[in-house]
Amino acid sequence: MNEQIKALCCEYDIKFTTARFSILMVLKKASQPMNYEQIKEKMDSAMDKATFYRNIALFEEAGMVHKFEGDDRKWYFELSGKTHAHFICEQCHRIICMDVDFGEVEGEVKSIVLKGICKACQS
Amino acid sequence: MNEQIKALCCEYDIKFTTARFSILMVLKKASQPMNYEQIKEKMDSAMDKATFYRNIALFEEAGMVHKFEGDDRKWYFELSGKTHAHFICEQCHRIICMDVDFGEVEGEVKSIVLKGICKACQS
DNA sequence: TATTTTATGCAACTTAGTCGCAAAGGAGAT
DNA sequence: ATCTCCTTTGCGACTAAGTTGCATAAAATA
Repeated sequence: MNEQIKALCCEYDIKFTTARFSILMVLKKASQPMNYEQIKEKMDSAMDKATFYRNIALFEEAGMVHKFEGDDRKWYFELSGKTHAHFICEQCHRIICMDVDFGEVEGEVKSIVLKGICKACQS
Repeated sequence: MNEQIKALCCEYDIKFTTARFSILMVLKKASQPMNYEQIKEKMDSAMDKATFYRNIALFEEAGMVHKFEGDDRKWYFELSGKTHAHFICEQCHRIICMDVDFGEVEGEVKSIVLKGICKACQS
């Protein structure tokens, strides 16, 4: 895992540091987009908010990480991969990843967020 | 116009007040989703933040108004209509309304926000 | 008109995220 | 190894959109 993360940093031309390692470690293990608090909880060692956000901004600029805003006004982060949509339920606040395609549209799409009421909450 | 807005309130079972009239007047004239500041500027008389947000929340619950978050962490509001997507350019921050369809998906979709770089900024 | 309910305005508050700055850590030169 | 320079980290103060409590004003009801 350690090596994979180093490789990831290398690929995106980002210097490897312990703080960055901690963040990427959590994101790599994650099966869902996560916000700062959630990531912090999963980290082995504490990390300052400022450090976290600065590094996340770096990852994002490099295109390594992708973010979007949840229903709770918090940023959610995930490692970049195949572009997919996130459905956010306004009732249970769950985030559901889903594949979606609507041909080519206005420019380059980086994030797709749908909000509404999920199937589970509807019934 | 006055009558149209009264009718709108009536339709959604919302009591007609001057504050509500001011907000709806601006939204009805708008050709774009607008945030609190923008709406406030366009209003004839001043209105308190709290009053604005409370009424907007009311409209939203009733399904009369629809909101989403822009690239600047501000809420943007518009009168409900045909469900459409908003493309937000991360560079010029413009909001572009667009029709989009991707069949039926997870539950009931209320808002669709795409982020990325618009055509104008790409070239 | 009196009473109750609802809407408004003000001010204080909340909180995710940001910024300035000083200290710690690392890479390269001597 | 030590010195220097540059980057990264952590702390604390700050920002600002939106929220909440409470007192007043307006409207509905009796």
